[in-house]
This record gives sequence, C-alpha cells and structure tokens, in this order.
Amino acid sequence: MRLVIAECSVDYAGRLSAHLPLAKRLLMVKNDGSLLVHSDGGSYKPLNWMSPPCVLTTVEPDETQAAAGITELWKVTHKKTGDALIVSIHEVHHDSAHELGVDPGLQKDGVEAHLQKLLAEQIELLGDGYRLIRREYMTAIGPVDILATDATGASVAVELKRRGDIDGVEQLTRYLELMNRDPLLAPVQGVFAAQEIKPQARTLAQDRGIRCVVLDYDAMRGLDDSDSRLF
Amino acid sequence: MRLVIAECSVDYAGRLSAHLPLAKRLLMVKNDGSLLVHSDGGSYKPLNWMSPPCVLTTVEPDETQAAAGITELWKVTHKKTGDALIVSIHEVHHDSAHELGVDPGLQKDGVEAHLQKLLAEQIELLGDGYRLIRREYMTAIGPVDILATDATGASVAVELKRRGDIDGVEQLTRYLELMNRDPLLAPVQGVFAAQEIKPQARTLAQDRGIRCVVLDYDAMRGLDDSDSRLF
DNA sequence: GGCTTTATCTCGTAT
DNA sequence: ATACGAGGTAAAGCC
Repeated sequence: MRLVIAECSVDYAGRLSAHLPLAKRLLMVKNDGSLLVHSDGGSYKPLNWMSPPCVLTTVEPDETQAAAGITELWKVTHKKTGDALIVSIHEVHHDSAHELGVDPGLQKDGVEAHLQKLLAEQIELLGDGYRLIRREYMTAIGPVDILATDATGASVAVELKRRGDIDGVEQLTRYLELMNRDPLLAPVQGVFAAQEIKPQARTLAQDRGIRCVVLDYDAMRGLDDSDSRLF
Repeated sequence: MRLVIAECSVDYAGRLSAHLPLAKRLLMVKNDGSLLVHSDGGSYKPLNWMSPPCVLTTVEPDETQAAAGITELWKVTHKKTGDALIVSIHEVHHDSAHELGVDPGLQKDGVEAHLQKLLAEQIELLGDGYRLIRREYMTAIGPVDILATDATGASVAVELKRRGDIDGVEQLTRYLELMNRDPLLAPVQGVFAAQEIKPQARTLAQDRGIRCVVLDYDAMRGLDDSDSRLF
C-alpha cells in the first residue's frame, strides 16, 4: 500500500463524469492497483476511487499541464469497463509505501462464531480423548478455526462452516498442506465440521482423507447453559 | 488526518459484533475523530470503521493486555448510538499526521456541464434546422446555457437542468424577458431541457409559452464518440 | 458463474 | 427533522 498526501485535482469518467477541484487529499494506492481519494471528513466512502481490477499508470505531463503546475499525472483505468480516473498532482507532501500482506478478513459474529465457541467447549464431540489446543490458530495463510489433538496426541485442524460446501474443503486442504510442512505439527489430520454438508463437499473431503462431521447446533446449544450470555 | 500502519486486531460492537484478527493494517483517523481500518485489498469499503460523530480515546492497556503484546488501545465510540470500536495495537510501523483542510467536494458533471456539451453538439435534437450560436451566452443577469436559432433563424434560449424544477423555469423566464428587449435577438423562444421535468415545472413552462424537452442522457452519450476519449 | 438480497450501507432529495 | 429512493452501490448468500 502506498500513501500519498498531495495537492491534486481528480477527474473521473465512467458511468458518470465527475471532477474534484484542486485541494490537499490522501491518495491510497492498494496493492491491486486500486486507488482511493480521501478527504479529511465524510464517511468511509472516498471522494473518488477506482475499484479493482484496474491499472495505474503515470503519464508525463505535457507542456500545457506542466505550465498549469501539474508535476505528476496518474491515470487509473478499469480493465473491464474502461472507466478512467485521472489524478493531476501539483505538489506531494508525503509519500510512503508499506507492505501489509493478505488480510485474514472480517469475522461477523453470528452462527459460525457461536458454533466455533460451542465446538471448542465440546471438542469431545469429535471423538474421545480430543483436546482443544486453540481457536483461530494462526497460519501464514490465515487462521484455522480450531486446532486440537486426538486421543493419540496427533494434531487435528478443524474447519467450521454453517453450510459445508466445496470451498470450505478447499480452504481446509490449503491449511493442511501448509501445516503438514511444519515438523512441530505434522502429521495434521483434517476435520470438516458443519451443520449441513453438501454431497459434493463430502465426496471431495473423503477423497482427501478429511473427516466430515455434521454438527447439531440446537443440541450443542442445549448442552451449553452459557448460551444466555451469548459471548 | 492521521495515518498509522500497525499490527492490530479490531473489535466492533454495535448493530452487530465483528472481529478482525491480528494483522498489519492502515488506520486512518480523520479530523472529525472517525476511524477507517483498511487492508491492502478489497474495495473502497474499509474492513471496519466508525462514522462520525464519534470520539477516539486512547486507553492504557491493563497487565493482561500488555502481556498479550498490546502496546496501545484505541477506543472509538459513536456519540449517539454508543457503538464501539476497539483497536488493539501491537506494533506501530508508521505514524504521520497531515493537515488537509476542508475539501471543496465532488462536482458531478453528469448533471449540467456534460449535458450542455452534448446538447451543443447535438443541437438538432431540439428540431430540424436548429443551429448552435453559442454556449454560456452572456447576458446582464448571467449566462444562458445555450443560445441557438431554429429553422426560421429565430433565436432560441435553452435552459438546461438535470432535474427540471420550477426554479429553472423562473430562471429561464428572467432571461427571456431580458433578451426579448434586445432588438437584435427578439423574438426569443424559450426551451426548458432536462433529463427529468417535474409536472409543476412543465405546467408553468407551458403556461409561459416555454417548450419542454426531456433529454435522454445515455442516448446522447452513446451518440457522442468523443465520450470514448474521455477527456 | 449468475442471480437475489442485504447493508454498521452512503448520499441526496422531497416532505 | 424525517422518509424515501438511487448508487460508479459493494458484498454476502443461494441456486
């Protein structure tokens, strides 16, 4: 992510035409090439922006533009729609770049979060001798919902979903590949747990040696009297 | 505006509960106290945020939190709803503040400027034989959007609006009164052109002998190949 | 992948 | 002030 504070004017042409007069603003260039133009007020919506997929190119200002005080010209075009955003920069006050990496993303607490909490408390539902290591076990590619050990002490990675679909199996597969490369964890067994598991997902999981567990949410809630406290 | 790049986790409690696991993100603190938490991808929507009016306070982490690696705690609460956003900062990688001032704000040209340009180019939309005299024809009380002549060579004053309201008809009426006193122009016919004309405005216009024309912006754009050049 | 519904929606406008 | 509808809506859920 690149952060630039600059005196600039902005023109947008796409579904509509819009113009931002010259003023000092924040230009946020994300890793995917998308651009956000923010002022020091308003809500979270930028004054103007370009959504991915798009490309940012810097153009050399021509004589007229240079005479008008433009020192840099950014052109951001959307790859599909052809929408264009043109940023005319007059003066740069700040310019810094930062490596942020992939974000694990927002968890909206609802049924899945509650399911995770309940299963963590009732980890023996997976089998006798199972013990919880931790929830949200962090890996380089994101957090695994639950990490546990089975009766033999071997690691078990649990992926939780309300509706178990192929996507969830793929996700768990990626985690397992990564974790099995870690000598401190390997061998790691996979468990795909959901209130409902689609036949395709079940077939794929079994094909990859991943155990499928269907969870009874209501029964799990019934066992847990802390339910009234919610979280 | 303050920009902070930090390892942080975020919890939101308001209309819903949500959580962001520990990761490196951008924290944007606007002048009004509002906060935006951005990752290096996604759309213009932040991962999490607090809208104004709100207040940001920094809290000293307690022993447990400090032991967990939290060096700073930000608490942003909405003044009316009481929604709260809690940012647990583990490590700050960048921290800078910038004075941006008040933004002049976005001008949506789709409204009038673009319409005027398009209608000037496609003046025959008003009728066969129409010819453009000039845009922004100056009078003593201000510029008339478009001055043209009809097939007979008589003057036509065009008032353009995105949404045709009574105000626009009144404005055009004033121009027409003035221009009809000019022997070089008189008689001047009035045309009220807009993407949408309100019934009250239409009634008033017709009562004053002003012709109403509804413009199809998209069709006019489609006819204008200069649109593909963007600027 | 395409479609429908939702949103801590935001934002403007009319009442 | 509040209600209503559009948005460069974006994002989640569902078939």
